[in-house]
Parts: sequence; structure tokens; C-alpha cells
Amino acid sequence: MSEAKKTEKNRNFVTALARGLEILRAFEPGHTMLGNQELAERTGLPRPTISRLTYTLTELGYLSYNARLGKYQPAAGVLALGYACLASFGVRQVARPLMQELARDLDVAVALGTRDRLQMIYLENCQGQGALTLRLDVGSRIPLATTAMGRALLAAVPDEERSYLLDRLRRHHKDDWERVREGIEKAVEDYRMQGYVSSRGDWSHDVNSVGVPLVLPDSTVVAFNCGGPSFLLSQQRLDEELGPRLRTMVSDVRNILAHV
Amino acid sequence: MSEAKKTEKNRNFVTALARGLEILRAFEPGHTMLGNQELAERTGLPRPTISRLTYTLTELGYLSYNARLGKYQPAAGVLALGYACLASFGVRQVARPLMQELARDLDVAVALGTRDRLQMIYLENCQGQGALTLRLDVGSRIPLATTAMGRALLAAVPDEERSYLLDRLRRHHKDDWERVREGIEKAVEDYRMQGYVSSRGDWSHDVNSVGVPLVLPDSTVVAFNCGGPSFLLSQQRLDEELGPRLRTMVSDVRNILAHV
DNA sequence: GAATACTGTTCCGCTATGCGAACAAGCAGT
DNA sequence: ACTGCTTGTTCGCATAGCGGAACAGTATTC
Repeated sequence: MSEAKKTEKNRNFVTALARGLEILRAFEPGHTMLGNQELAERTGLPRPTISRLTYTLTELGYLSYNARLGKYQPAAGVLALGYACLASFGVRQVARPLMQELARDLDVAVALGTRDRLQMIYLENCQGQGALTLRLDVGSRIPLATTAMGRALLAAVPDEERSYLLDRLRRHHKDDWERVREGIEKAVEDYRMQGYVSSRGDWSHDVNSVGVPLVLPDSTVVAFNCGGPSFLLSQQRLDEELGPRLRTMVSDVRNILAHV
Repeated sequence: MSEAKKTEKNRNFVTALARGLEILRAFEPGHTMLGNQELAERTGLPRPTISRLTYTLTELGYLSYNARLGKYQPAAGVLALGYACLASFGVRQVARPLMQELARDLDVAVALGTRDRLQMIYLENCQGQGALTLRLDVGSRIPLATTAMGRALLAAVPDEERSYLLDRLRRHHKDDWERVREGIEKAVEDYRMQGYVSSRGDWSHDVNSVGVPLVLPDSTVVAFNCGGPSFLLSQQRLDEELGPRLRTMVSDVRNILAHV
């Protein structure tokens, strides 16, 4: 059941808006060209509804229509929607130079993100010279439960929110929930004991990374990760170099924010 | 009259969706925290309508509500909307290394963008070491008529689209239309004669830049600019270095795309 | 402390939108 | 060329959304 249906019975909830946004979310890298029928399949909405919503989004500049293929793709207008969001995360400006320095020093990728539903959304990404990792743009989505960044956030949110998220994650990860739950529990424990969490081949089998959360002054929780391909980043390097260095960097970010 | 009202009478146009998106667009850097009343003023919509739409956007994770201030701000979910858009501009991956190299060589900012309504939206931005310019993120909006990037696009679009845009720009720039029109006409002429356009203090009084358009294989028009603070970038440097170098870089991008 | 102003929410009658069914257009297979 | 399938659009009735008026809560002014 999509998010749009969850609160549909609430008289204040505007279903048309929710559905239009679900259409925009249906596009993803690897699927940037979709027809009305494909959108109907991906969203579960009837084709007449899709037809009207895609027409509206195209008129407004959020989708463009490729007449030759009979398909839609996101247009530049959707980028403008997110820009103010980035501007409201002041932590980005503070963190960016420190992230870039760490990325260069260790020749890894260092990213900052926050949670959206059951995923982490990249707010910033800095990369070392080697550039061996897939470069994920701002706006990229990665899983909450199996990545270092996601696990770091789960370790830092209030207990009530974590319980709520664990419940939703259990329903989301039906088949391998035991393994996912153990990874999260270990992360909460790791964070308590050593101040950082890790994902060692849990998300992508050849990616290792560590994560550290940060609770902002307004109580928003963000998280950093630092990692790369597992053939370059041994377990030892994670524990003796990346973890401690990231923890120190996040501590520096926190200190700078406290004096703004 | 907002875009949402333009096509409101069309039975296929979904007004609720259009209005919800107008709310998201109302947030901008410098105005990332807005209350329902402020949103009503900025969009021209009645307060009950705003109340329902902001409630819906908050439920879905596109806005978050700051109870202490009684205001809304964009949440991370809006970033996810735009990510597929970036992924569909393959030109970014092709152009980025060449842009980064040029930015480093000349110690300037080199950006790529495309049009959304009467603005250019940044798709990519690379910066030299000096970092003296305000770093504009992907998603940033700059004017169409007074920037090098915007003028480059106007110089390259089909005549019919340019006429349409000039008409809308005339209504948008009521008071200084003569000056704006002259800048656009000069840009079209410059592009024809020398392959690049310029903006010398026309957008921001202390920013000079040059621009070169690129028509992609699917006929989408994008544009590059290259520039920085005017005290570093003399007229001579624009014409003898930046313009020619940017034109060559864009030519290289075009050649690479032709062989993909 | 009272009055006023401002902002946000609720109500309800009217208008807009949703969607199953039907239809239309284009494509694939024979 | 014909038939069947797939995809997209149109129609009409039922339901959702809109917005003026009213109400509620909070802040400001006197």
C-alpha cells in the first residue's frame, strides 16, 4: 500500500497531490523514461488518473513528453523543488570542507544524508582522487537498514522513532528480516561502544563503509558515511582508520555548529 | 497569474497537484521557513487550501513542521524527486571531467544547465581552487535573460521557441525590457559571429561570464557558462581566454556525445 | 486585563476530480 | 489485410477538493 493511501481517509489529505508526487517518485535512475501504462503499474493507479496527472506535470514543466517513444521523463523543474531543501541544511556548508579533506586524505567517498521514509537521501557527497566508487549525486537514495549511513541514523534517533522504524522495516524486509535486524542491533551496540557503525558488504557485497550520526540543534538527525570498495578497504582499515577519523570529523562539525 | 492558473480550465488539468507543487516552489534559499499565511501570500491561494496542502506534503515527507516556530520547511523527500531527472541527463557524466579540468585551469566556475520556465536550472557545477564565487548547487535557478547561460540557450533554441520566450520575457521584465532585449539580441548575434555569448555585469553587477549552448541528440537544449567575479575576469580575459576555451570544451562534449 | 490583530483550522455547499466502462489508435502476429 | 492485443483517451456519475465564513488560539497594543 503506497504512502498516499495511508492517510487517504483523512479529510485534510489531498489525494490528487499525493498521487502526482508518487508519479514523480516512480522515475529512478535506470528508469527515466516511462509511459502511462508503466506508471500505472508502478503506482497502482488507474490509467485515466495517470493520464491526467502526467498531463498536468508536463504542462507545469516537471515532466517532458517524448513523442517518438510515447514516454515521459523528468524535466528540470523537479530539480528546483529540492534546492531550497538543500539551502535549509546549514550543516552542509559547515561539513563540506571537512568532508572533502577527509575524502582526499583517505581516498574514499564521504557523504552526508538524512532520512526519507525507509531510505537515506544524500545531502552532500565528497570523493577522493581515486574516484573508484560510483559517484552518487545529491538526492540519491540508499537503504536505511543495510547501509552504514542508515544504521548510524537508526542508532541515534529517539527510542520511539527507532521502534516505529523497526516495525516498518520488518514489514519491508520480509524474507531476510532476521539478518537485517541483527545488523541494526549490532550497529546500535557499536555506536554505543565505539562511536561509529559499519556496513561490511551488507548493502552492496563489495562496498564497506562506516557511519556516524549527528543530531542537529533543531533535533533533526543526519548521518555521515565514509567508505568504498571492499578490496581497498579491509576490516582493519575500517576499524583503525576510517571509523576513528570519521568520528573525529563529525565531532568537529558538531563543535562548529555549537558555536554558530 | 501563476502557472497553475494558466491551464486550470482544462478538464485534464489537476489543480490540486499544481497548487501543491507551487507551495514547494515557494520555498527558496533565504526563505526556507514559511508559515501558512506566508505561503498564502506567496502563492495567492486561500488559507484553507494552503492548510490542507501543507498538511498533505508534511504527511508525505516533502515538508517538515517546526512546532516551535509554527512554520514549514522542505524535507529531504523533495530531493528524491529530482534525482531521476539528473540521471536522465547523460550529458552530465560526459561533460563533468571536461568542466572540472577547465574550472581548474582557469580558476573559474563552470556550470551546465537547462531551462525551466523563465529560468535556467543548474544540472552540474564545477569550481576552480580559488572558490571565490558563491557555489551554486545543482537545482539552483538563475535568470534566463540576463545570464550568459540563459542567453546561450536563447541563441540556440528554434526561432519559434525564442519568439515565444521573448514574448513572455517582455511581460516579465516590464520596466527594463529595452535593455534586456538588447542584451538578448546581442547574444544571438555574438553566438552567430563568434560561437559564444556573454553577460558582463548584467545579472549580478560584479559577475562576468561567457556561455555556449549545446543541442543534445534528442533536441533538448542545454547551455554551459564559465565565469566569476569581474575584478578577476577582465573583458579581455573573457574574449581571449574564457570564450574560446568554453567553446572548445563544448565542441569536445558534442563530439563525445556523437560517438556514444 | 481588555480589546484588537493576526494566523491557523473547521464547516459545508458548490465545483473539481477520480475511475470503471467504453472507445480510439497503433502495433504485432498470422 | 485482418484480427487481437496493448496502450491511451473520453465520458458520466460518485466522490474529493475548494474557499468564504465562522471559529479558535495566540500575540500585540493600550
